[in-house]
Amino acid sequence: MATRSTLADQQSNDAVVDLGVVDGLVQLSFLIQSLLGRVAARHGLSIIQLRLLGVLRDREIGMLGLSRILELEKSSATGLVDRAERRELVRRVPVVGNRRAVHVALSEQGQALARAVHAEVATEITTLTADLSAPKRDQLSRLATTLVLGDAAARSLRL
Amino acid sequence: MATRSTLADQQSNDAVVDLGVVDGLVQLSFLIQSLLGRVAARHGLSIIQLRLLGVLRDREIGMLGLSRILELEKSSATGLVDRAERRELVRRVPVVGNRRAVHVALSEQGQALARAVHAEVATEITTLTADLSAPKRDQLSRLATTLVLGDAAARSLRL
DNA sequence: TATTGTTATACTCTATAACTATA
DNA sequence: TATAGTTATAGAGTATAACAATA
Repeated sequence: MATRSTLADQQSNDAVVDLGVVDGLVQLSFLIQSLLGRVAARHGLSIIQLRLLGVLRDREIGMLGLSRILELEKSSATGLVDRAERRELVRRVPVVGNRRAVHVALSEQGQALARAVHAEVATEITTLTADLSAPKRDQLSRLATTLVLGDAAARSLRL
Repeated sequence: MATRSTLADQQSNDAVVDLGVVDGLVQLSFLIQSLLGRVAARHGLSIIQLRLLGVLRDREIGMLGLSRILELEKSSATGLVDRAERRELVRRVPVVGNRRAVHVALSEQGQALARAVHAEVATEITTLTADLSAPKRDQLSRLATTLVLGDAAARSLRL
């Protein structure tokens, strides 16, 4: 896991120790989640509510689709949306032509909050990565993208 | 945030689109958390219980230290340890010379589970990153390490 | 019959406030 | 008084199972 550090492959990264890709990614994920948790808490939100706002930012979707994206049981999605609706962040809207389906959409308030939260997350992550050189930040961005898209592809094929 | 993709700075990464460092890191963190959640669920654990095992893997620690590391209120740590102790994964051990303090330590069973879980996580992340070339995997590892250690340093200074 | 969603129930996880006991 | 930890309470989040309504 951990890479033996040689001058040849070092390519100048300041880190003297290398956590390895396993612990590195795990710890990085907790770091980002902690950051998201802090931003969410500022607005009285949990991470899952933050995520709900993020998912609904660019689409309107049914309960079943929501539970698939958030990897929740549909009954959990019901409760999640109930609480968000109680706070007037989202609305259940009827679907024309299918009377048993509902779509969940952001309210005006929810849209504003989603925008604010996204901006704050962007600021914090920018700060977090501020010490990286531009090429390294781009490397990181591309590597993260590769993993995320690769996993999405693998998961669609297998399931 | 998103990087304009030019032939010059492309450095050959297969990703045609780049999520940008903000969305890339956020989505990557959810991907890793989802992976951790699947591994945890296999053993009837939650992510926080998984984390508890991970934290106690190489140290024995008091409730207050635990709550700082896990970013929980101390009362939340009490409940967490209560439930883990009920499942015989950890033990509260008295601290000699300080009768109001307790340390939390893994039981034999907890140690075995922590090892098993860590191995499974390693396997899954290895699979996840299997398509990366060795140099790219090393880049990723070093970049993750840089962010994690940098944040730890920044946070110790500020708090 | 299958699909979409909700309800009932029970448990985990979490925070706040108040408490005990020791330092 | 300050520190280490627990208890009481309330609410969010989650899963399982059973249900209702529509397709």
